[in-house]
Amino acid sequence: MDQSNGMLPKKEDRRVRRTKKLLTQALTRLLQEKQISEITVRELTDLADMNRGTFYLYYRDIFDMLEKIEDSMFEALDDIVSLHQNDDVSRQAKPILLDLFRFIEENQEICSVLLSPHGDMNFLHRLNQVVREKCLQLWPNKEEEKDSSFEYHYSFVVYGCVGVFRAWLNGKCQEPAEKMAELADAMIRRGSL
Amino acid sequence: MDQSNGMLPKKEDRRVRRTKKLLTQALTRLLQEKQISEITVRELTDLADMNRGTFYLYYRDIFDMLEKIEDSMFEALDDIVSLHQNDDVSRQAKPILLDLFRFIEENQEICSVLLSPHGDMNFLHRLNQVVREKCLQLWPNKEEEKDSSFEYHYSFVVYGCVGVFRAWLNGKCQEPAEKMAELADAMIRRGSL
DNA sequence: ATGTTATTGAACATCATGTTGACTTTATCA
DNA sequence: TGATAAAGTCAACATGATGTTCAATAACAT
Repeated sequence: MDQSNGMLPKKEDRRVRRTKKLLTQALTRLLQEKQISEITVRELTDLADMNRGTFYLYYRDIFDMLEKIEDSMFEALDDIVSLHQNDDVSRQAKPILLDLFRFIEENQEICSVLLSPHGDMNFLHRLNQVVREKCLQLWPNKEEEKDSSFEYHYSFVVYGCVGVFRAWLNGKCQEPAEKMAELADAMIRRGSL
Repeated sequence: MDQSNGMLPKKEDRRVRRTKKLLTQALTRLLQEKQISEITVRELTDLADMNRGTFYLYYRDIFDMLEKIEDSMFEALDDIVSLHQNDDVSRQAKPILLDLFRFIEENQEICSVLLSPHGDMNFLHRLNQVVREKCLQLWPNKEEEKDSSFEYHYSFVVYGCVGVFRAWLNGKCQEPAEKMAELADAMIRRGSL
């Protein structure tokens, strides 16, 4: 999960990295306390201890900034998904789930904020779409299962897992990622009762 | 799902009902297009065709307004949950699920918006808490199941159902509520694979 | 050391906000 | 129906955030 906006061939200036990092830290901290819409550019740059104008060198507004942060999250998530391209998820979902739980653990602060009450619904929907596309890639053959209930099944699983992520983050990721992956896999496969 | 802010003994003035209804319609419509934070009081009252000052007679700001709308949603949800107090959800979840799907169908616009990319994470969390309390009431005895995985199970189910709600609303609630309740019940009970 | 680039600080017009007061319209209830 | 209370309108105001600018300074890369 790098903070850069794209895959620039040349690495960014050290000052730019510093600026974006400070802004991201400040935003993460503010989002723990209030809605994104209540956050002003002024208080963000004050907290990051920099000039207000500097913010506008990189972001159009605070929503644009959050979106760019989410972009870098999805780049990292895409990498994880790519590693498990050949997994037969319908038999074994644990491996990819384990990597996901580990990723979340490594990025607790920002993940916690994105899924918090002050978080972003759009993030959930982008997540849902990513999984949807992956599922369609993995099971392009099963024509008989392509009834409408397909949409409901993956939505149920994706959002269900998000719920588990939330609960896990809420408890500061106490349980080991391995145990969580096993639990999630069991609920997907055998239900929750 | 009434629009009143509380349990006022006296019914509100007709003008007040009209004003709040117009504002709610305008907000619902605007939330289909943009984030709540991008909505100004001016454009809201312009769309509702009323004076800007009138808004401030009832709401502190637009977030306050959304919160009050959500409050009335939860009142309606509480009523539904109360009707199923004696249900043994672990055996039969269909009845309460059916009522929930019907409620969503009857309030498509606002539900669709609340769960959309422009929706509200806080709404999900309030929903999660409501279900959590109900679950704790219903199974106060099963001590052996009160390990940490309890938190994960109901979170999985609640968020999973939200995902199904989302998908259903996305397709304009084509499938009958009965079928959806059955499907959701099956996924909760027997998993999604 | 030098040229380049990022950051600063100040200034600016613009717009949304939240509140006020006098005025008009509408609802309620006797 | 008509009196009275309440809701809504309109205009105005101070305040503060916004987004942009420009010259000056600081930090960087080589």
